[in-house]
Amino acid sequence: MENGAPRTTPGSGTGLRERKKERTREALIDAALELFWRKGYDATTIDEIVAAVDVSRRTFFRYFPGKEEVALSRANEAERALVGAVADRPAGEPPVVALRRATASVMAAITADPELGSSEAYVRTRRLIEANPTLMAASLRHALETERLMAAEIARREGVDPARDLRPALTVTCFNAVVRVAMEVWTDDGAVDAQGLESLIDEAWATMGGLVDQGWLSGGWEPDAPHG
Amino acid sequence: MENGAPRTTPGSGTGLRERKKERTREALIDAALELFWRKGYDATTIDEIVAAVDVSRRTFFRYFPGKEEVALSRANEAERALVGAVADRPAGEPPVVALRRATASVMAAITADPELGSSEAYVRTRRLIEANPTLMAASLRHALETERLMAAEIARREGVDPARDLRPALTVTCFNAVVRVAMEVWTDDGAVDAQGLESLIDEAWATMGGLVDQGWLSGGWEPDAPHG
DNA sequence: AAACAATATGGCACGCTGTGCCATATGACA
DNA sequence: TGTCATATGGCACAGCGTGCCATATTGTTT
Repeated sequence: MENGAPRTTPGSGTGLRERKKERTREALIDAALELFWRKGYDATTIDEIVAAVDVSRRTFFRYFPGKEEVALSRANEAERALVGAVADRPAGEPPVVALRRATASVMAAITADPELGSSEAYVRTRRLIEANPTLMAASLRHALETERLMAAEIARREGVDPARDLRPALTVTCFNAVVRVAMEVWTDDGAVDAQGLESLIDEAWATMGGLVDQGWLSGGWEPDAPHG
Repeated sequence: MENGAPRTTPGSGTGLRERKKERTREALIDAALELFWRKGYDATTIDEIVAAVDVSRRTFFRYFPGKEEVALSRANEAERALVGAVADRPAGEPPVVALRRATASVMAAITADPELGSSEAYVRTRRLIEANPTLMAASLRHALETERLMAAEIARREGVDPARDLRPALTVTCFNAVVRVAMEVWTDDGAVDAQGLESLIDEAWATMGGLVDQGWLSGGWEPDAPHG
């Protein structure tokens, strides 16, 4: 037995340990979101969360690096799923098409799956994030990280070097910008359902198309008076 | 004397109080940045900052709402100046032109003015922000707030209702996205000087123009299989 | 100049977050 | 059952941010 590696398969197994961990993790998220929705994010302490799940405070920090992460865990799962969904799109599909279809499929999955936060839970979490500057900041940071992963994925699909070619990053960042604008309007309008958000994304994208047609990009962009 | 208002003019005066406050504020920023650059953001405590300026810890929190804000104060000033610069552009100028020229003018001002953080200080602060997840998150949140102000300013210039028309928000958010991509490349390349950043912004914008010409936006975006 | 009002500062106590450390409990496996 | 790996609990501690009140400093009035 000169093998120093652990004898138990560390990941992915269906052992009792793994299942238990998954359950406590979900319980922590559920309890935290419930408290956040009821009392507000700032008014909720970690002690209250762990008391609801009957877990020590120290254990909480073994599952989540901080209070923000438990609030954003659902949204982060969705973002990771989005990157995976783009990777699963057929190879020939142009970047924006793959992004749009992947977004639609992930949103449909969220709406359908009651497990990973139903449509209603998604909306409430969205409101929670936008109501708290701290959560908003963390959310934007995660979105930026996802943008990088997504740009790398687009670069891989298109067979270009992401370090030299700006196009993947520009495509992803602008696509996200449009989605974000649509989301703002969506939540301001009451965030009725996912269908409404889809329509708003399409509307926003169409509006940008109209802007481009009117010379939005090139108009007046010639090298006239380069330095104010 | 039934007047309940304060007898001293509260704001903008050149009184001793105002000058003193401004001096301590600047001293706090300088001391904080110096420590952040030397020891790193997380490793420096607020106690060290206030010790360098010989001010109580409690006073620090009367000048800045938190540790992040003192690190981002310079960047925030630049962003507010950018909104002002757009407002100062001639009325007839199209949105993107006004944004581009205003950006150039603010960057020139930063490079020239040794007071509000010279070009070198700007680069070092930029690196500091990008090295710290917390600062990055707060910076993105401030950028989002500035985006809203900027969109309102563009809407005012164009005479449209910002609540109903998506175009101002889309224009601003995409412009910022392009600038951000250029900035990433800039800092990764060593962030030599402001001139280099200007070229990168132009290059990024030109790249986006090329993408649009190749049907980046409309290509494949017709209503085919709308929901995955 | 002197008294007074307005405000800035200092100091203290307190709660909350996040982390290192070690003892203990629990599941995994031969 | 015995042994190992790992998950958990329970401290202690440092840092951040805030409320509160006493004190000091500045500006105004008489």
